[in-house]
Amino acid sequence: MLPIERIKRIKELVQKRQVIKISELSNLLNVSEMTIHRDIKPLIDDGIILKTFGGIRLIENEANLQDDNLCVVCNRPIHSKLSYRMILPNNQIEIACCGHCGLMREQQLGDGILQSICQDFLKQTTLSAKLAWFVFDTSIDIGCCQPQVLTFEKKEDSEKFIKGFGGITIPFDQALDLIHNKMN
Amino acid sequence: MLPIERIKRIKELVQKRQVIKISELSNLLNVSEMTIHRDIKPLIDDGIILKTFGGIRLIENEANLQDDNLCVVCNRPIHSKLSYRMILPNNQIEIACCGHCGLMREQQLGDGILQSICQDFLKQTTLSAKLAWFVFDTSIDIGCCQPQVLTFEKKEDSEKFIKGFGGITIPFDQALDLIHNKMN
DNA sequence: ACATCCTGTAACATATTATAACATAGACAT
DNA sequence: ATGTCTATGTTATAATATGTTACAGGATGT
Repeated sequence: MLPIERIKRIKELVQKRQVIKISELSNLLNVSEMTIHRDIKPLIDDGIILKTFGGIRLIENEANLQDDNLCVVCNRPIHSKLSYRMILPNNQIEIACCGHCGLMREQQLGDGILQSICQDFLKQTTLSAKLAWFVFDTSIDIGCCQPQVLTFEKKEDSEKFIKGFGGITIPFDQALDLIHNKMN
Repeated sequence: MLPIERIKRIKELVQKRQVIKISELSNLLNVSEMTIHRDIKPLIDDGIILKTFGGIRLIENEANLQDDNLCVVCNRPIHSKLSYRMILPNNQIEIACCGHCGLMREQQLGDGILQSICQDFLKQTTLSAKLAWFVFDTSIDIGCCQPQVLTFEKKEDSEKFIKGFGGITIPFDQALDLIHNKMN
């Protein structure tokens, strides 16, 4: 692998994970830790990442922290409770108002999204959309986009939820397919 | 885990719980208590947390508060999602962080409250507490005060909720009694 | 007040990571 | 072939992190 490719992959990895260890990068990329140190030096100098003892950390820029944005799909105001955030390769972040719009945008961009973040509907904990459980067709109306999509951290919680409110719970890949079918 | 990640998690944990023991942090993060002591030193120096014997406590400064108010009962930041507002005769408004603290304050003030307003746990609609349905003893943990109290607009929704997550749903008067019993 | 248990801190030992200096291998031009 | 440049690895040493131990001091019950 060329040095330039390796540096690109380091950038992608740290953007995906926020923090990553030098030793892990060394293992993943099959080069010595010394080489990783030399690779990340320009990234540190350019202010893309920060060095910490044992690893590197992504620098968060202020643009990522804005709440007063509009949904990138339906253009409605974002309710932080339901928001669905997508991290793109150019370090930009797109925000959708809810799981519905998030999945729509996932479809449009495909692999162009490095990571997606949503929140547990009940606990508001942050979680990776790829690992979330998506609940469709429940009887409750939260007043956002239709067909409604709720996201849960744990399958167990989502199942408890549909026990009372009806609907189905499915993982990310199936949710992508389902939203596509329902919208066409 | 990198030191920087650990320190970040300590911050998150203390922000969620207000107080936390050193020994618990040591267990949760799989490092010795000495390491926790060393981790929290910069947090103490920065005025983010306070040291207490055996643990640490969050300092509520402006930066920590999304909403500019603190719970009138437990003094924690208000999450608008769970908030419980009480209107007093002198036209003042008191805000509690959740149904739990709201009911505690109702007990203290009794008829001194003109009207109380809470929100539906799922839909975030505003409703009068006197007409709300209070759910106790559910399996889900929303990370606010214990014993946990969730408020619903419709009895039907609260029943659907406990179908999955367990617990009981009761009207205002019974909730007042129950919180009194549970706290004594 | 006393005994006992828990917590805080300093000092030291050990483990992990950073950095510089040097060594090696391959590409390429002369 | 020889020299030069670049990328990479290796080694030694310094810096940092972490755990252990011992002891001091606070907390608690009798």
